[in-house]
Amino acid sequence: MTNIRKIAQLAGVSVSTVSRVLNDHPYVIEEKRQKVLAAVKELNYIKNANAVYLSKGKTYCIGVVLPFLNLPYFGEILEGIAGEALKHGYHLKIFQTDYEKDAELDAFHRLQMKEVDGLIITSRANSLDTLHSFMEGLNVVFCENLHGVAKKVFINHYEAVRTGMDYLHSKGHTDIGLCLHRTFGTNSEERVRGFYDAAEAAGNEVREDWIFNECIHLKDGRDVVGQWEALKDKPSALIVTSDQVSAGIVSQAGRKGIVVPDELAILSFDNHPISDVFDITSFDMPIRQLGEEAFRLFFEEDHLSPVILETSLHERKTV
Amino acid sequence: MTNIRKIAQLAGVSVSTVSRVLNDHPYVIEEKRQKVLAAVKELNYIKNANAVYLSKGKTYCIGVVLPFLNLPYFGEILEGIAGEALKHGYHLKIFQTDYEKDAELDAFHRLQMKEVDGLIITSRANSLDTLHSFMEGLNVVFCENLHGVAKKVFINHYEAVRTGMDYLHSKGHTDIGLCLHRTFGTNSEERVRGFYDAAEAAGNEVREDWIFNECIHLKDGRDVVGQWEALKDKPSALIVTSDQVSAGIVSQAGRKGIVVPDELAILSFDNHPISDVFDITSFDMPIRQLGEEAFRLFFEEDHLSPVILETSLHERKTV
DNA sequence: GTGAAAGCGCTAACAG
DNA sequence: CTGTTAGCGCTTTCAC
Repeated sequence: MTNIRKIAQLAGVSVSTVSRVLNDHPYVIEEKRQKVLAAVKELNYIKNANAVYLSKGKTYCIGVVLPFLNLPYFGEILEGIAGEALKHGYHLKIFQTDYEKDAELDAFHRLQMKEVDGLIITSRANSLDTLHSFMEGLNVVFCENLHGVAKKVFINHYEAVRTGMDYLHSKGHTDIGLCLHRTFGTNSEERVRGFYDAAEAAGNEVREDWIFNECIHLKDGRDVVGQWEALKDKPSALIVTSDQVSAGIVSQAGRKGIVVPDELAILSFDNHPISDVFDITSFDMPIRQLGEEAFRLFFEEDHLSPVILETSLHERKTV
Repeated sequence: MTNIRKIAQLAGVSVSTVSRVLNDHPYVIEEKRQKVLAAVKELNYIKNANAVYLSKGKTYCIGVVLPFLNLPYFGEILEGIAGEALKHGYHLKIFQTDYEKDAELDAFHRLQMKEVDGLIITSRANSLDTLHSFMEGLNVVFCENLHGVAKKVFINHYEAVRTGMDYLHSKGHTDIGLCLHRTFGTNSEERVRGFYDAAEAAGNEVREDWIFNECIHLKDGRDVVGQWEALKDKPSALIVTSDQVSAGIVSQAGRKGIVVPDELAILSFDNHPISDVFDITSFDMPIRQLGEEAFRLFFEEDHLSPVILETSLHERKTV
């Protein structure tokens, strides 16, 4: 392995001068600089990143914690983070958790070990209590409105659902159901809260069996239609927190001869391209921006005010 | 910063004993082991990953080069790689390229700097000639059938397209078009070759203006329909190399009143859940497996025989 | 402007 | 079983 010392030797200078040249520091006379450069070329020298990181105590790498990699939502967040990271010379390390608590804790451990300079938690499996002891003094950004956390960016899900409910009310719906990714996590809780608050404000009943959980993939939408059909009392509208699931619902409804929106209205979230294809009325979620802001929160060390992102409704044909 | 030396001091042993305990090496008397563990606990010691990596000359991290993060294809590959990597204690570093040559070269440079132990190239922007000089003696896996490359895993696109063409021929189609992601890259070239070979074998004409390029996203399918309509002589069937694009085509055809498959048949690739939703006849592509095999090629140092993955046709209703 | 030298924190060969 | 010691390769302070 050819190292900085060999370069110094061949160039007839000290290692510190080599280091200076390599890092574009000033105060190196042109003649020596050229000698160093020549030696680098001759010995085919390439600097060792780990040595740099150890010495600097920094890795210019940020860890991203996410449950799945094959979901558009997380793909889009990643794009946002990666784009912003690139601008600042940072790379991304992926910690896929499948919502396994241990896998998530591993990511925090890696942060403690200085394997990454920070962590962006896009979605979480452990309780905040558990995580707190792992993140003292460390740079961790959460993508949810978590109390007692300094760095956070989130979409205003509460407001979105309330707005959505009002929109459905205005269309004459009183019996409204909800399809959720999951119930754990602030984002989901906020949606549920908005759902209940809006129903109460409008004086409408909320039924537990109108809340569908674990709706994640396209095929889950299909299953929802089955469950909806089996209901004795059916909601006339569904708020669905993912366009993938909505697309599954709409397509399955089509097969079953269920008329959307007359028999079942769908109000969706994401405004992913697929909602356009299926003409699904959907809230635009600035997911990419969520990723970008998350990186900024990490990067600007003293950026401690939460970032709140708003949604906007795209009316199409399912309500 | 509390380091291994401090632990040794507090525990009254040498650093090597501490190291042994920390790495579960045998030959440490239980009493000392306990003392070390106690000291670790007391000082809240956490080992520094970069120091380990520098010392070992290994990072247990593999780099994945990909153009986009928000495409199902790459999400699925990532899942495959990540799943397999996890089993062997490896992490993933992402190098998103947007097909920018320099961004791709940066990944190779990081490999040279020992920032990652290897690289999986899921899709490539630079010529192999360019890359060759960056990968001597390094562990690089390609996801395409590249000549002069040892480690490679790929789907048999040539065979898939030929099979698909024969299938379309058997359904009476002679005028067949092709929708590609892009023309650069072995995978695309193989598909084009299969396309031409099959047409020639069947004695059918191939027209340049029946080949649509840059078809990547859902919306691109929509545009293809527009271009198809504008054609004086229209193909009666299209082979489309992405379910996303096919979904766009099918949905847009529906809006325009173009009857699928009677007026336009669609034979797609991926067998992604979306093809099920749209009843699209599609070749199942073992993409996740592609990722898994890619990691294995990396991991098994002397695993030098190429891995070829086959596709299988899922008949639905668009042909 | 430049170099010596002291880290950064851990691993592992070697001697005992 | 255990300790000494020499790295791994780079950065950075400090003195000249």
